[in-house]
Amino acid sequence: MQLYNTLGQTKQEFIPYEQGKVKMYTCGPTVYHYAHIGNLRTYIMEDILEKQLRFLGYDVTRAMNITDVGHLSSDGDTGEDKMLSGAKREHKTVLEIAKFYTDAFFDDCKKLNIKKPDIIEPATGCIDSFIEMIDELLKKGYAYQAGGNVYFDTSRLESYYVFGNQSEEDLAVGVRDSVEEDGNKRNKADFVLWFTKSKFDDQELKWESPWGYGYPGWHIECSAISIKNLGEHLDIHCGGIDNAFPHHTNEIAQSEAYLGHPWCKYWFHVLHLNDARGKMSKSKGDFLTVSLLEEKGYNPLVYRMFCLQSHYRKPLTFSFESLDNVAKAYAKLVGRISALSDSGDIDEEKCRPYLDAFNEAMSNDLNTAQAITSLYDVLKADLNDAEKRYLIGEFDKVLSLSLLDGGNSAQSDGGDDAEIEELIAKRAQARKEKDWATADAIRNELNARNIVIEDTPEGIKWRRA
RNA sequence: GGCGACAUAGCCAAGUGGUAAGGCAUGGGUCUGCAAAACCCUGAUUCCCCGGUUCAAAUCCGGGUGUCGCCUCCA
Repeated sequence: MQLYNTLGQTKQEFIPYEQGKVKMYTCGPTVYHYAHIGNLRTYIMEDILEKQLRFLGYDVTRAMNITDVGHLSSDGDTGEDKMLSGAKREHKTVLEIAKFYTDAFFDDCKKLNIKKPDIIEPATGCIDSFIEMIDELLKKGYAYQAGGNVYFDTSRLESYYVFGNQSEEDLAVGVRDSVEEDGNKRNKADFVLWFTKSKFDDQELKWESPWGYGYPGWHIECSAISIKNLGEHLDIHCGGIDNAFPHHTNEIAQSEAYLGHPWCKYWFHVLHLNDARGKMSKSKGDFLTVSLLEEKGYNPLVYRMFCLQSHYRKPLTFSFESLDNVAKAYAKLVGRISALSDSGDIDEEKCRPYLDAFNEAMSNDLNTAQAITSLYDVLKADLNDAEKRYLIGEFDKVLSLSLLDGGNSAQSDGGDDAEIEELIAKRAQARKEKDWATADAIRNELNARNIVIEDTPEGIKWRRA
């Protein structure tokens, strides 16, 4: 399988450290608010990556952190912890907020058919691991204490800017207005491993450490949780592109300094979802969530398909026009598939070229748009219904669009079957009497309840939209 | 200012040197009391621009332009 690796910025053949096994790590959500659909794009594409690896027969172990502490909104003296500001906003404790939004996150994932990672670790449960790692970094001389905090010393590294050709001179500290330079740092690129001096009024969560009562920096959590759960050699590390620098750069710095050898071979970054104003972002105030899409009448899987029609390394612009396009395409696709019967014997030889085409697309750096085309090719192919269902079922192990069970679309059931049948019978009677007004009124009512009526030569059929 | 990604029809998008996939929309048709659904037909002399290499370029090279992201809050 070919995968684009941000480390090296090329497509590379994926070869795991241990044959047949894949250790995969995902930067999880900061649970201070709902995830917006841009956040979820990344998780959808990571889910596709995991499922494709499993489809190819790899034994995948995937871990993800839940950031429930220490995620600063700013590096300067202003700003506050995101968790804390979320808690203040809703008059709850930090841990209540974390619990609520963690549940909400996995709820959204479920609706989008995103599989839960095998291992999920909240940062607050791993403080000992962070302390152990920081302690080791201090002993090895990769970290120093200053102004009450512990910092990582980036000047000790041979190369720090691993994802590109930046240099420290080019680093513009304080590009954003709210960021001020931290005078305790020896080098511009240094970053905090442990805070003992809270810059914030009431930092709620603090722990004892050899350096004083405090809390961990943001970057240490991913390194420690990954190493603790997946060992010293990681195969794939995933995240949104905005995390490449500095978050992932810092992870590499501290992990390799700690381990004394190379750590993660492949870095998988998903590009952003934009809207007309640019990157979708929580700090802009309003943002789209899965629940909001549902309220507007969209099946969440339509959004999943929206993401799959594009490539993960391309910026994707969201608009309701595009989403409507996909909603129609999805409804048609699911409709065509549910019309397939179960009849026929499956000839695997005949099916193989279609499976190969799908695999070829997916193995080419997850070409999901091409994979969806292979779905349409199956529907048009000279195969019997059982073979088509079989192939679509195989594809859907990766795509996860619930193609064989009608898209899970029973959002509103429109009333019980007997009542619907009765209305349809009334309409049929009216049609027989050429009372078109009554017939159309009944049809309109049923349509409004998401019941679709089809007048076919074989009689009247109906289904829930 | 530095670093990086992207640019193909109304929209989404494939394509990695051999003469522009697929989907949605549009228009036309079959069907229908009219619809809906379904099915059939229908689109780019051209791939952001300008040069170059080549028998051959959307694809390679050079130079521009535009959009987006990152540069210590973000997926």
